[in-house]
Amino acid sequence: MSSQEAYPKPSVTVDLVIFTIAEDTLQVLLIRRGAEPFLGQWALPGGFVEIDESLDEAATRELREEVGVTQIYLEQLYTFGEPGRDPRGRVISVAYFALIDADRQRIHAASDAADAAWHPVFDPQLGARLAFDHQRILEYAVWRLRNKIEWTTVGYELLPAKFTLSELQRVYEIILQRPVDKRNFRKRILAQGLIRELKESRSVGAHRPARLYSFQKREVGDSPHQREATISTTSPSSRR
Amino acid sequence: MSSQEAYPKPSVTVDLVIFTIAEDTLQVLLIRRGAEPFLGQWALPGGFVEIDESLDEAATRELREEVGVTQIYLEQLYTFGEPGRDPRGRVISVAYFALIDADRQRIHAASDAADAAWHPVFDPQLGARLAFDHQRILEYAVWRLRNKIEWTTVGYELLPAKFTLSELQRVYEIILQRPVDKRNFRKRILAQGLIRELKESRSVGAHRPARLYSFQKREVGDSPHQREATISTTSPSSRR
DNA sequence: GCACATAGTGTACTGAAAACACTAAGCGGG
DNA sequence: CCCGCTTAGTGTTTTCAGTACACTATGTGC
Repeated sequence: MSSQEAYPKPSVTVDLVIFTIAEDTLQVLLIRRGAEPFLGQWALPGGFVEIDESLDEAATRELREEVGVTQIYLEQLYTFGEPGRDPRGRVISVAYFALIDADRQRIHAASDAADAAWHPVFDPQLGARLAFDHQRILEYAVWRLRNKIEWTTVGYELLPAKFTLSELQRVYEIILQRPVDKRNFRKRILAQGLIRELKESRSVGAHRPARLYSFQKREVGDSPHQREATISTTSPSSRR
Repeated sequence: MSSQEAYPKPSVTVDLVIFTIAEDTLQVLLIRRGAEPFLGQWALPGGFVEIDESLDEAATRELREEVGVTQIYLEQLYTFGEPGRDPRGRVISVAYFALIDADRQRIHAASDAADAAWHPVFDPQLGARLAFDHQRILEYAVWRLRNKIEWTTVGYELLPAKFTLSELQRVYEIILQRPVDKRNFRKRILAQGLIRELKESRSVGAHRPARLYSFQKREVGDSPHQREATISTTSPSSRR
């Protein structure tokens, strides 16, 4: 029962599925592999969990090192541990998913991630270009995002601090991949009472300017579901 | 990037939160610790992940070894990896939760689990008697079970093959810890069309006998949610 | 000042969930 | 054998949330 036995131990990594919305689509951050296996293919950013850091800390660190962002929405997704998923040996990977708003999505081209780039998630070719079992991880992350946007407030995490209702509606349409009724959408969002109408407007082109809103993480209801979406590093203890 | 570096690796275990319903309460299977740390306290069953088995396989194996059951509902819950959670060293634990129906809940008192016993989950004293961070894991499992019973069919996993609607209702009441309206409950359950009315009845005492029903895992709707609950070992790939 | 493109607004219908109370059936005891 | 006890079983009304659906408002650029 000792934790320092001599038998071979698996390695433990965190892999990050980092989403953003850009160019009117959902995009995921990928890093081109510069070594075998899967040389030249695209992979989710990730790395080993250090011996003295928690899983959340490892994910946060990778996020900082590879993308240069902090303080964004981050949530543990699932742990993948099939013996054959990494040809180099036994690697168990704790997958996280993160959301970056449009303001912070400039990739800082950090140290070990020079070849990082955003890729449209709904590109049907994308899956085949991914290394390891990363297609499966990505698919699961998309599934989770689609579910969560319906009963939590994660949608706001993809927008800057000030946004219009049309922009918010577009986030929902992009993620759900279906049109959303404008009037019903506005009614529902405003009924939640989670956004504040600002005094400013924003003009984009030769059109009527749109009112700006800001999101406030107000503690509403007693559902752990909703609280879950309003904290930046989600873990079971903080969900209650 | 090699998986066989020389730096110290964490150990990886699976811990199982195994629920059943007995004596009109939700119960969890615990094992009394026979060694330090936490000697004499109660812990979730679990064990190391072998180098050549998947996480699901490890959980299934522990279930077989420690409880003697196979083919029951099993789902990955969350991965806990705080550096200080096991005083013996760095241990990352992938928690699973499992449901055992009333028929199969006899514990087979297997090899390394002679001191296993069911404990009522809602006993307010229980948390303090648990080893490691198992209280937190248990709380999260209860939270997940409560959510899932509302929008999936996991409730049936806690009942034998043949059951009455009153028994099913009682399962909901025990897990949700609140009374459920009989007429609305029956209407809702029957409207789902997932259970078959049998020709048999069952008499318990000096009362009117109740009609027996059986659950059929019919593929309904296109929601991955619902499918999720009908397969015995849940993993992201099978959820789609 | 008018054409254009996006912003913004209300009502009627539909379906699901919730509240709510009585009758039916079998058994056991007197 | 019948009466009392206990659990099984059944419908209707109300309420609320979600959905369908089309026109007016406003600022810019030509």
